[in-house]
Amino acid sequence: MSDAPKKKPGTLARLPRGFVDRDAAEIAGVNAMLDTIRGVYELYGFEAVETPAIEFTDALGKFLPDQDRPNEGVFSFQDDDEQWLSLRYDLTAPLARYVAEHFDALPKPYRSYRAGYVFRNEKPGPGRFRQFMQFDADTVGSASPAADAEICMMAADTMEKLGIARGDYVVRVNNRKVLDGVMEAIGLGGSENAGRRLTVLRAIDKLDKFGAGEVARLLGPGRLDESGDLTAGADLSDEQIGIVLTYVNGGDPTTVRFESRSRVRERPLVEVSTRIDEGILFFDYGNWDRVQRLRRSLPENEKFLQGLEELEVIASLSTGAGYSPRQISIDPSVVRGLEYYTGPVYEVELTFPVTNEDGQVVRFGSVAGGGRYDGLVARFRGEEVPATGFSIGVSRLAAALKSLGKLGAAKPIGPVVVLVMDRDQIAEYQRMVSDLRDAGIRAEMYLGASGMKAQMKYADRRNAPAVIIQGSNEREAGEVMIKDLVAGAEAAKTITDNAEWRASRPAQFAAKRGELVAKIRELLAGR
RNA sequence: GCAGCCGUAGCUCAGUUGGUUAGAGCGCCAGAUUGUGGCUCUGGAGGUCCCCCGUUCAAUUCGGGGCGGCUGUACCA
Repeated sequence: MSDAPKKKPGTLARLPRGFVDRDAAEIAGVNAMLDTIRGVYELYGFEAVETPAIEFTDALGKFLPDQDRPNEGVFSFQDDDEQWLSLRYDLTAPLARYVAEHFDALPKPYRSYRAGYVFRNEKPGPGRFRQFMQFDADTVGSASPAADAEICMMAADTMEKLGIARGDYVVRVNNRKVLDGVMEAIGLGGSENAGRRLTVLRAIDKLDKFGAGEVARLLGPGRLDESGDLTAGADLSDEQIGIVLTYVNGGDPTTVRFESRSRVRERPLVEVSTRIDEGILFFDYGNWDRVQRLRRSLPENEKFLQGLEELEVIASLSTGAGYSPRQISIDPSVVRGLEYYTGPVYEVELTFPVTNEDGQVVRFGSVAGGGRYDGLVARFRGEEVPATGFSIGVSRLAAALKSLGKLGAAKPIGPVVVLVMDRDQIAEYQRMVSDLRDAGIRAEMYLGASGMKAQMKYADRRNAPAVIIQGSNEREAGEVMIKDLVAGAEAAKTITDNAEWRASRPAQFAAKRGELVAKIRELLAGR
């Protein structure tokens, strides 16, 4: 005997966490955004390229050390020949594979861009998903800092083309060689110190979040978080901490301030000026001055100076091209991607405050970033191939644009809906739909057997600009009734009385059947 | 990964000191209105009270475990 029938089917309609569906409005908004970005990149001479979502795991370089299993953060599976395949987790590693595979056929330097979904198998959070879109641009085959400068300028142009005002974003630039020089200066050079170096870099990276005081703890004994957990520190001496903090402060030991940088940044950036604030003298330098200042802080360190030379090139090129330090800013506290970057690194940060649903003021922070990775292609070819590139987090940026009102959150205009008044006339209704479609007008016949009221509600919900009504009265007169839903909604706002509402027929008019297309076109043109 | 909070209708949430039939608002469907979107009124549909185990005569309620969500922290190619 079977059990009583279950009320619900066994399969739950649900999505794994970290994945989202996208509706028509969001797709339209993001597509417009992608078009804008693409336009800027094309203008800079970058060309499109696309690679698949799946690669051999070893091509992505993500096997766990000393194991034959892929990194757990990567979605991986075995092909029927038992080779490991993975979903790409960024667009850079696949590009390196592409360039290595087609090296001889590509022009050098090779400028390319592409957009696509990437996948990360890790805990999602607000604004963090397991599938999300990136938009990358890379220049392969040029070791010149000019290539890095070009990408920084392109990043700035992109933000402004997307409607983000100057001053609401900043492209912050640093150089891994400079950071490496600082590590050497505090005695953390050499491979035996790789672990502590990482701790120090991570601490510097937290400057944004915690401020210099907490960073000092992370550089020293460690830091207690809210729950009382201790985050282990780098165990540096006070002297070493002083060197690091002086460095991230731009090389000026007299204005080291142990406070949250988000507060500091609220002060307007002024080019080469001084000001007195809370009794302390502040300097802010143009990019070139910042580099000179830094240069004096560790004058003996070769790697440090070499990195600064590259930053100086970027500073003078961007200044020469008319970009101010408000747009492209040399900033010694930028760390970024701890693994494969070898030279200039940069990130785009949004600086305007946003009030979230809970009424809290938050910042979007970094929405794009990148840097030079001269070693990535070498994994495939043996020889080093210089490359630099950067990546926009499309979903994050889209959320930011939405809060600025720069991303069309409006529901897309729906099709003209032809109501079905008499079931035996659907051939004629279908004919009207075809006429409209032939004229390039989105249109559909109502599908279903509901009453007229339900059909109107449907049209309303579809955001239809108009409905077409033909009952027996209109048919006998050889006419159709065209109702302008947008104008009708407008007119209805003044009607409060039910009888009046029912009696009135706002914003609708009769037209000869033969003039249907022309009248609809006219109506739509008025939008 | 670690810590804290949370899980009742499509949504936002009440409620049950463990006891017949678990509620509201919004939303949805229908009618009032031969063929007109809103408002109003009336009616209707919709729930394994997250899952499993335990305690109990009895668990949506108490305990344990799991799963899921949120927040902080860690990590982030």
